[in-house]
Amino acid sequence: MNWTRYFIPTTKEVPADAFVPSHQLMLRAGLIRQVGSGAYTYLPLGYRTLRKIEQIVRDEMNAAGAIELHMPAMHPIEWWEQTGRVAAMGDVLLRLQGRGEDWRSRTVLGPTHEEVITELARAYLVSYKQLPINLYQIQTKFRGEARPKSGVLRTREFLMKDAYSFHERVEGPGGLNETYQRMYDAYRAIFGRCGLPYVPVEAESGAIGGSVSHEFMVPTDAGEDILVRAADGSYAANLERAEVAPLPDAGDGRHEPLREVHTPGHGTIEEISRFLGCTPQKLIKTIIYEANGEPLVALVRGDHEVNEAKLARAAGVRGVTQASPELIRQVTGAEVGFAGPVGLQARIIADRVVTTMHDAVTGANKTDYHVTGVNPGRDFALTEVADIRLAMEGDRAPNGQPLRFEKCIEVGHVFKLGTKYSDAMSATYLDAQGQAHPLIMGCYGIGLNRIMAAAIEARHNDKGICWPVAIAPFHVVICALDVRDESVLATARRLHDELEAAGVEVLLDDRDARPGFKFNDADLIGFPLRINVGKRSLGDGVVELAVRKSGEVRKLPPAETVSAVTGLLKTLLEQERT
RNA sequence: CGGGGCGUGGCGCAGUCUGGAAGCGCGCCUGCUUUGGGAGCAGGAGGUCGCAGGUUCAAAUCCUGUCGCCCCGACCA
Repeated sequence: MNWTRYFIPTTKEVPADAFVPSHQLMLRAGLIRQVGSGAYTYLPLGYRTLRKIEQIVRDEMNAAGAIELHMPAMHPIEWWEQTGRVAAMGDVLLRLQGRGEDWRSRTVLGPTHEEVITELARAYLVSYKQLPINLYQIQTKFRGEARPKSGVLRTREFLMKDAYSFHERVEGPGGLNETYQRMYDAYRAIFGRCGLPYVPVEAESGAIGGSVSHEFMVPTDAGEDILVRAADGSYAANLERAEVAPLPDAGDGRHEPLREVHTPGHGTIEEISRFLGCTPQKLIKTIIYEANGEPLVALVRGDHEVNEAKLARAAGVRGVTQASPELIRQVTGAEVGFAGPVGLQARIIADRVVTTMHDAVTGANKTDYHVTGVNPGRDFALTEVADIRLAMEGDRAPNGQPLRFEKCIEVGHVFKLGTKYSDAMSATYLDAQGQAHPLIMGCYGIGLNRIMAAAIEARHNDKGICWPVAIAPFHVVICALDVRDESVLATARRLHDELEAAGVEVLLDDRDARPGFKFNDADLIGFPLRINVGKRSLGDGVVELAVRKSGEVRKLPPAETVSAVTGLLKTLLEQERT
């Protein structure tokens, strides 16, 4: 391919709207162009990379025994009503607008495909003899994201590989656990081939439902999630999920009597600790939530934060929301800021750390008053105790290893769904005894656009992108340094043709431009290898072969170039696998 | 949805406060020179200043409304 016949709109200047490196570089390198908020055109170079990622995903899914199909983006809303997700997804679920009961009004754009695949299963997966089976697609998803951001990292339209498996059982041969593990391993292979420094972590399953899930994270500052992992790699989890080792008993109490103190207008942890001259660690933070229409009170140490996902799990509810000021006043009989567990008539779940506190300070359930000398167990019952707080700097993993915190991008997620969707949509199969049972399901997603952005985030420098060979738009760029010089152009063209014949993806930069200009574009786009053909080196009978990632440059005769390139590409491909 | 910022040639920006001929840089086109890390000179094309009302002799600039985009937060299968 000749550069002048291709379509590569690179720019020197950094677009003002782009902040994260992958977004800036994708725009500058001419990989994407924004169409609207959260919607991007993939330009030819960017689309080549996206297709390569797609092919890697497809290869590994097929190798893992999954079967490809293709579902539509338009779904009948009835199916979403059956699973209750019209309400659960809210504005994220995009709907077509029509007049009255026009078909458009009954159509949604799929943000994911559990409903469509479950309906398919209900229709066709009727016998245990057909199980297990794992079906997948690579397809465009639509989501009404409130705030798309960071280039292609969070968009309203994106390419996803979603797979759904169906089983008779969880354990044993053909069970959900077996396929889940196969998908987990396939994901390792996929992200490995893409050269991503990925970390599999325990995750919350969120509104998709199900019990167990793992996410595949790529650490980078551009990410929105927090990865919590042990220094030695023995533990890794999403912050939403991360468990912490219990803290030792502070042992600093003398079991003072309860005393009510006047704390006018001091309702926050910071104000109270300053007013009373104590550390936030001496306070018991009392937060009122609402779950299933009932108040739910969470207690954590003053310097800790409630992890709402953990709280919901400990409470055995689907989710919790912070209580309204009215509800707080109703439960505590006081203004917001003066809640405490002593004498409180509500369901209370205490964080484990609370059981180690002595002579603590809490709200008095009376406006402008707190109580000191609070001793859990003595002054209020510890009926429910659980790990309900967010992990924080200084915490240790359950196995005792110190924890580190990093921002990261989620590139894949695997779930054990169980029978959530098959129950809701009555998708059953008949066992050998002719008994009907709901299908047991798993689902497995990968964000292809995110792989592309994450790869750039993880592999770039001040000059531009450093593509891994496996997903580079072209393997090699040949820079003809003076296209008006006949021997230069002839040599460059010959090398181009020979490389192409050898199966190498090669782009010939045949623009009539100065060398520095071409080098900068080549570095910006990040071709793994660059061949320089110029008068100067050609005079010595050689061309130069430069490696983008290392900056290493070899001089070699044109006749040896093809074998050097194919050898180098093979080596890089192996080295870059993570 | 709350807070903040921004809409001016393809891209990056100035001009808006204080109304009075739409500018600069990059890129693009033509010609000549130049060719190993974003070349030089000369000439040239390209913008109803997001949109709609209003005020005014006169609006990119002031007022009202509206749409869009970005950032922070909330939310996030």
